[in-house]
Amino acid sequence: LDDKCASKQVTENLDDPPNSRLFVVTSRSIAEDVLRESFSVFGDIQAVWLVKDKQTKESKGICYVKFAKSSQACLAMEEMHGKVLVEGTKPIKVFIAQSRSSSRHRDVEDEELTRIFVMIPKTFSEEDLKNTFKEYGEIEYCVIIKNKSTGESKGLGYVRYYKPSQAALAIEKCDKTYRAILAEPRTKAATTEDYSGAAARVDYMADPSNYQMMDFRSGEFTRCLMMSTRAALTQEQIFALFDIIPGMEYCELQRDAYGMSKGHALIRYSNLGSAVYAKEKLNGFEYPPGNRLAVNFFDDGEDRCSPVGRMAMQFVAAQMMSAVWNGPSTSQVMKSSGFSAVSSMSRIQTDVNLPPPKKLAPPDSKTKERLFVVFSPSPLPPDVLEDVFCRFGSLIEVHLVPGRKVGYMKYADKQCADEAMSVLHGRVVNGVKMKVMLADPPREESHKRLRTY
DNA sequence: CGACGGGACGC
DNA sequence: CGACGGGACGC
Repeated sequence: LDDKCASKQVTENLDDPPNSRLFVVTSRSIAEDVLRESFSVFGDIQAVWLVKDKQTKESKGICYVKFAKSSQACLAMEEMHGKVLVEGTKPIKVFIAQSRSSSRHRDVEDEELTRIFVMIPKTFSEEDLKNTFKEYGEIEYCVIIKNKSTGESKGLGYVRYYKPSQAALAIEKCDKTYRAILAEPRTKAATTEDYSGAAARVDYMADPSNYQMMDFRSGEFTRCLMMSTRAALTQEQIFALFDIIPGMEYCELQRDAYGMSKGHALIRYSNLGSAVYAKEKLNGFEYPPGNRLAVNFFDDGEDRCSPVGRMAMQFVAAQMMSAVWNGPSTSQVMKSSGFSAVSSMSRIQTDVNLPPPKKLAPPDSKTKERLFVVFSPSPLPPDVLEDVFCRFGSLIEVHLVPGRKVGYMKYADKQCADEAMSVLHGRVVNGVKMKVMLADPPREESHKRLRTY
């Protein structure tokens, strides 16, 4: 071989086998070894290439990860999309890389990766087809191409899976006589689907076998979820989608300073079970079709769960999976499991863009600042207030004055309190307008000892 | 005779 | 928004 041939082979290997290379968008601060490490559990990595600026050698936040098999790359994509690799950095985006010969820069969509085209005996029914290919993953539908007039099979069929990794696995592992390949996407115009149909489609993900693969490696379960999307979704669409699971109490698209969507939304449920369930149901869900949502637990510093608690949660979530879609028994299961998913529907609706919740300061913290809050027309419940006022950090306690429409918020840090005041003063939460002011120093009613607030 | 190899969706 | 380097077999 001459050198031209050798280099050409290297280039060709990037797409051999097809769809075995990932295109990863990361924060610029993420190092190559961090990426290699986090992707290595999904298969045999043949190469990792972090794209750097030619002059500065700084990462451009783009990385390519080459796997030996397409199924490995697809699985890594499905599992890693939307994950936060280093605390404080943006969730990563993961796609199958465009083949190097392709000039397209459009993302490769799941639509193009989940349907296979196979050759089958003419005697095969669609049921036979399904039974043959279900061992590689849950099938959305099968169709056999038939003669339009006689109705006889042409010996060709399509199998649509829910996940790219399943289609890739089928192509890799099924009998070669089926000649399985990825199907070319249907010609356009046929793909329109009413987004409101999403609710009806969610239940197809109620697959216990998927559930077994629940992710125990990456972090704890929390009531808070982070959803990442590439498509421009509205607040209303996201709200409607996550509201399918009972117990949603907060849902907001994250916006930047210019009010543009950053492709992320924070969702919080009133209980861990609902959040676990929502993550299982909606992570990887295509909404709109072709746009894969990434849903992950968001570590907001609250509601951490011990390993023992996780096992309990798995059990509970499994119960909910079977229960939620099966009607009347639902609420009973939730009650008997100790979760009040349905009862606590205290969503927070407000005209202010709230940061995510933060951990409370320890109860014995020294109070450095108090806020005085006046409610109109009536005070908000303490749990709602805690949720709202904790988001600026160091909140120690919410104190409502019984019988009055006022309360005090104790903070362990002055700056946090000031931030809360500046953001929340004059704002409306759940229809209640709030005046937020610095509290007057407490009255010295006793000379025996100093008040501890 | 019957191996080989081929291959596309009612918008 | 976020798309493609560096290195060099063996005659």
